[in-house]
Amino acid sequence: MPKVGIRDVARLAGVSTGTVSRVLNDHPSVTQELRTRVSGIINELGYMPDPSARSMRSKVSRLIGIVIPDLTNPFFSELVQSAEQAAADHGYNIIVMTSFDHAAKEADRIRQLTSRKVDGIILVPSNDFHTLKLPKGLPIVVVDRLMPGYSGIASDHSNGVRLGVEYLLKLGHCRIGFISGPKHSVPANDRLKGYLEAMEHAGGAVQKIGSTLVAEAAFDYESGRSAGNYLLARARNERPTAIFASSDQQAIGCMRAAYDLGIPIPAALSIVGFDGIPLSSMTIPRLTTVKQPIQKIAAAAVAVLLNEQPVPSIGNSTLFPCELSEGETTAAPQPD
Amino acid sequence: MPKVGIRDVARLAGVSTGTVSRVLNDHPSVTQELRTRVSGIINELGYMPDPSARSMRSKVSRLIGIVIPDLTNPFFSELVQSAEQAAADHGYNIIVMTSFDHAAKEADRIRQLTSRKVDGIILVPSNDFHTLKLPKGLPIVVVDRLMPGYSGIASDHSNGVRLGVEYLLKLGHCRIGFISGPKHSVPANDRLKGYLEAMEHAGGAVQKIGSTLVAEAAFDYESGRSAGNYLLARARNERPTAIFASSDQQAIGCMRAAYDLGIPIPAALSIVGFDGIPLSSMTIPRLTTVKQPIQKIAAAAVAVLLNEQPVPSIGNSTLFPCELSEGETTAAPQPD
DNA sequence: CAGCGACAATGAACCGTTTCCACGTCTATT
DNA sequence: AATAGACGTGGAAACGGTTCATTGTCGCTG
Repeated sequence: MPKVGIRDVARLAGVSTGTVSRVLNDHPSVTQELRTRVSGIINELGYMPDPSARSMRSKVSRLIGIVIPDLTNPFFSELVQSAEQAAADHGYNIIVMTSFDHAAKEADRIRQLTSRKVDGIILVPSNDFHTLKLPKGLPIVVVDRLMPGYSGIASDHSNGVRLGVEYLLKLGHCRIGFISGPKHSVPANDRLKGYLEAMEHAGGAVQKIGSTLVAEAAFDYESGRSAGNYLLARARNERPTAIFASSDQQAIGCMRAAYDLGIPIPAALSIVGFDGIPLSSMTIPRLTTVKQPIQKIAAAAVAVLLNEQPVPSIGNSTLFPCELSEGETTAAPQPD
Repeated sequence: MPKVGIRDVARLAGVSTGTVSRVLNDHPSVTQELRTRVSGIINELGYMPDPSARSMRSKVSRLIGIVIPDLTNPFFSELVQSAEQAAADHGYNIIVMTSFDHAAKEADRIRQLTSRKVDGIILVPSNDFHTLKLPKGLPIVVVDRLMPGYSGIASDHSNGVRLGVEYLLKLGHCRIGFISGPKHSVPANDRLKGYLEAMEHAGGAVQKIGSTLVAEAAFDYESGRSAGNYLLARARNERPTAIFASSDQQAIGCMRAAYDLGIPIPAALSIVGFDGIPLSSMTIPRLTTVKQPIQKIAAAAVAVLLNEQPVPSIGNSTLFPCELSEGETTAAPQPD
């Protein structure tokens, strides 16, 4: 099976290779008639241009790199999947890489992608991104974990949390605990900010206790569990009647903690999570959570890289609103 | 910033481009002395060979495609992540694609990868793979869902299930229900086979009821739930005292069903899942499950594509053993 | 000591596109 | 009618590596 090249197409169509190339790239300066004739031959021969040759000359690889801390995290896997879809719609493909939240590995991956001549990178930075120097000259869009000094795309974490906390307030809760993310994580701090603002805004009795009910934890299940244990290990009339967790995994860990302590959900404790991962609708009972618009974020990131949307200016990032998804882990508080 | 090319390196090192190329590719016929000198210059200049140019001439892209039905499925996302790691160890990168279990999309993705000149493809076929023609001349390794007629790599589903069922038998269960996967799915049938064999092997009273306690379902959570409802909706002395589910998601759905019916786990019902996804250790109570060696599978698949391992001969696939992971959803049955 | 093979290194051809420039034709302008 | 510009196409250079045939050097052998 001799592989067919652009010259074969040109010969059979009786045109020059340049013309075939122009047809291939939808260059406007080709007669309609020629265009159809050439495309005909192309289909007939099943000709597919060699991407290496193409990219070597044109400096365009139609490849997008995406670097995330952990593909096992459902939030990121959904992000990757959505990005893949969006990219495919434009004839682009995705190279995935996992940094395992390890700065050195992350830098290495970015270097690899750079040398691969990808057309752009979607980056969810590791938590210690401070050491990270992004290469110039290559479009990079930072997603989810915004880096100060760089612009990016994320959901509006702080307002999202406020949404959830206000929901709890409206149900009548006063002692609302908060499981925060890692101290140095940007989105974690945004979420904490949302909580503190909502509590402050509520004023009165609520306000005073706000800051005493915050537990810091990693975003994972196990950390959520111990944070939950910490928050719930006090006298009944002092412990929170509701807990807002900064991630769904934390929330689920916290549910586990409550279960182990014999605290019924939602009768004696309301729980709200954050993220809206598929898992959140599979728990028993179903988790109330604040949902991030992952698909929108992914699509926007791809659009930016393909120059369909302007790159958000430095320090001026694009934020998408979150949405409250009511489950079965929330109810009005019991009287003390 | 003028980009440095191989000629620059050659000039500065006082050698020909051919020599630099051979240094780059660890070709043996270069003096040790020259090799070190050239590598020195390479590092000094920060030279990185252009992969397009490279692959155009050499026909090697150092790219591996991986096509899976759904990246949101934790089993597959872990598979991809493991494959990425294994590939990176060899200087290869991964292009991910999602088929959404849609045969046409799948064929299209494979075509895309072929035209991208990837060095190999890791494929988890969609469920209706019968219409699928794999391109010749491109190494493809089929993973997890083996295709009759093609060889591949997977875990030993049937023996894995047997492991779980035998565990239940040893606990004293007789009426063991089974939630099967989709009828046309190869691994689903392998798992069913494992169940039937284990039941048959148990003999006696157990044997007779075996086949009456099988419910067919998709692999997802919701299907597991309705299958659970179906199996449990009978008189107490007729309903199963244990259920083996063909996926963890099914198992969790089934837990939900039991919960809704007021059947305590594991007191009145033992449940065992299959897959060993991270989620399985987060349920309340923790799910007992049969764990697939995902990392081994991924590493083996990559090794095959890189010609480090022989391609398993047609019809003679490589199977990795599974492992039982004891959780809290299993116990001895209550007397009727 | 001549001849030969093995080995290192060179230099140019080559991979398959895109892109640039030149050329001929056709229309619009003066 | 002559000239300018616009337009469509052909032809060849260019992209940045790898590979292959070739040349030049050794060390060995007969």
